[in-house]
Amino acid sequence: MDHLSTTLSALADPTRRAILAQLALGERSVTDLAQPFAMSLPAVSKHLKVLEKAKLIERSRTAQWRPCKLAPEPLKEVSSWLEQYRQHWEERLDRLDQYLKDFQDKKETSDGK
Amino acid sequence: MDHLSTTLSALADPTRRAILAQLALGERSVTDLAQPFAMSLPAVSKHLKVLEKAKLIERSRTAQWRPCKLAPEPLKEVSSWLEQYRQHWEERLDRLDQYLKDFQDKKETSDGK
DNA sequence: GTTGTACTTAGCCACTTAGTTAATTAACTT
DNA sequence: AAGTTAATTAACTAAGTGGCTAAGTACAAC
Repeated sequence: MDHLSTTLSALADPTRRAILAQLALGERSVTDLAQPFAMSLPAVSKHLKVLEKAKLIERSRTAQWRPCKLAPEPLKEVSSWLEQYRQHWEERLDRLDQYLKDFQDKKETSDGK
Repeated sequence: MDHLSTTLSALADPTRRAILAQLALGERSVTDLAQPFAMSLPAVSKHLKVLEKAKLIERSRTAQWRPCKLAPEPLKEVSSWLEQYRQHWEERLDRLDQYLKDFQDKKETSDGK
């Protein structure tokens, strides 16, 4: 699977996005991260593995803790990919306006107004 | 499934992103869209259904054609969601610089340089 | 060295996904 | 009405996902 697909499918899960939101505030242990969720620890551990494979988090090791931190690089790549569409959502109404104006102009020309 | 998850999982497939890239150039029929892919027409049809459910495309009807057009609103929502992390990728090196600078300052203070 | 804490791995299950081919619907063409 | 083109639906399959419990690993602390 390509990098962008891996990133986007990692982000497509609300639990994983909530984990990233916690990590945006700073490093957290697995137990800390799991605490808000009505879900077993192994389930959270799996989500972390998905995020790690997507390089959205980095993990270190301090005694028996495996603290996680946010790794924002892939988010930057998503943002770059999105840029090519920015004009489509920003200029949409402008272009509709233009289209309608053109249409009206043609109509008025053809029926000799 | 929440809206953002639906959008992101629709975008997580390279075929579907390639379809959107084609639609960025203008409306296209299903056959047109399918042409670049080594994949059956029903497979493409399924991808289009996923994109439609995510509201990333809109479909109309002209004779036996069902032309698709890009609907960029959900992309805007992804972009908005990403914004909260922008500082994490933009200021990352800045913050590393700052950290190293602070560290160096402390060291120089403590060993009386 | 035994007990406790933090976490991962293994094995299982229900459900979803991405693809296939074959059949069907819908509209145009002759 | 018969045939052609455009696209979807149906039925199936293989592989992936997200959850669980139970067992295992790694380190700390007593």
